[in-house]
Amino acid sequence: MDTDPTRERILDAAEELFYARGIQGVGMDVIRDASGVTLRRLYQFFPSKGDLVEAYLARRDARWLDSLVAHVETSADTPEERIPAVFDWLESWFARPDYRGCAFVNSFGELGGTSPQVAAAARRHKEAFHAYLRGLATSAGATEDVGAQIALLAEGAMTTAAISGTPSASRQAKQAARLLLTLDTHRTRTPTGARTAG
Amino acid sequence: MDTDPTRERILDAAEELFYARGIQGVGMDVIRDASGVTLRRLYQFFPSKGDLVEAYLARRDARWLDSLVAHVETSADTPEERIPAVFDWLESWFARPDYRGCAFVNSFGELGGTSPQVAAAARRHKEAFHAYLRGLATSAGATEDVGAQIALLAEGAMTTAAISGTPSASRQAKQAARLLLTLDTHRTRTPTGARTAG
DNA sequence: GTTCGGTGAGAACGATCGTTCTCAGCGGCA
DNA sequence: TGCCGCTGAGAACGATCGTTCTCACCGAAC
Repeated sequence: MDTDPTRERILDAAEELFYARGIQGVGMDVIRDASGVTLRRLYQFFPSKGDLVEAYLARRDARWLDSLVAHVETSADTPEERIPAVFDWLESWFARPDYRGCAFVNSFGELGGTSPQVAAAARRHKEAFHAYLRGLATSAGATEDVGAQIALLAEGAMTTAAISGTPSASRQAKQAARLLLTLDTHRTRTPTGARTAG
Repeated sequence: MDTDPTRERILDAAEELFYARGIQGVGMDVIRDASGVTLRRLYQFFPSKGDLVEAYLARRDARWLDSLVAHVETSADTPEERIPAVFDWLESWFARPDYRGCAFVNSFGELGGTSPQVAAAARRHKEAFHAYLRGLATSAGATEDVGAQIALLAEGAMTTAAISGTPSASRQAKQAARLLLTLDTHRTRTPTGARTAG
């Protein structure tokens, strides 16, 4: 089985602490205290802190994307509503009191320069997220480029909401995304000349 | 005088190292070796590592914004050209081999959860950058909201370029920004109904 | 010439942290 | 009963790191 309960308890504690205080700001003894798992068993599941960090990022990657996709699929009935639904999901995330930005951006900023594993995990996560948005864009009738632009809006909203401490960036990003999407979706019907490439 | 040469040498070494490896990934002895300044004199200028970090962020904030403004003012002749010029400047930054994202986003991700000083420095820097973009937008005839949306594109481009390792995000962001800007600038002349609020 | 404040070089100190070891206890099993 | 493997609790080890101290040295002031 893939989900040993003690392993999950360790990862639960590690995720909360790493996300809140940064990876280097959390010692293994703190994870021991928070999880209630003894240091010996902790090292049985994760032979080094680096392994625990990789598992933390892997699980968060899967859960984060799954949660986003689940929200989009249950709350949006038409392809045109899916991208706005992404920003609604982001907004509810930003409003959480413990929100502190994207865990992968934070990990990359902290360790991406020295740990190829962390840098690769961030790259994979972002590539999956952006590919999902590009797919939503094309399924709504827009180009992949518009999907990439909407991904930039989502990324910017995540960091801006984190640093500013307010969730308002999601509304601005949602408005801009909707505009880019509808303009591109209708580009064959209403050629205004506004979408010339730079 | 504000620019003691040894102080600058210390900050030069600290900036390069902190940016490349993260703040906690660089010990004071490494900064001593890189700057050629002895540990004793280092602590005379900066009584603690926290003070050095604050000075690093303060100087980078000022220089970064000054460099951006200088590029925009010298390369753009009309208000409409200023926001595209911002993304040209970003692109040349992204193309540098040592590019590793925004130093303030990285510092916030690493220490924002435990250091109020670092969190406040990141907030001030981002607020100044976004206010500058909002000013560019309004001086080009658009609304402040469009300026805020363009700021999100710029933020997203910074992190995407860093994590993906390619500078292509700046082109996508520039295209989207130009579109948002021209649409909003011409909104009184060409009312298409596309800019209804979400 | 002597004193004195400041210097460079580096050792040293104290705390933290990742990791491993010790040791007593306990359940399973012949 | 006696052995064995695993456990929890925590001490211990070794490395790193921020910070301070030692000590010999030098230039300037009297």
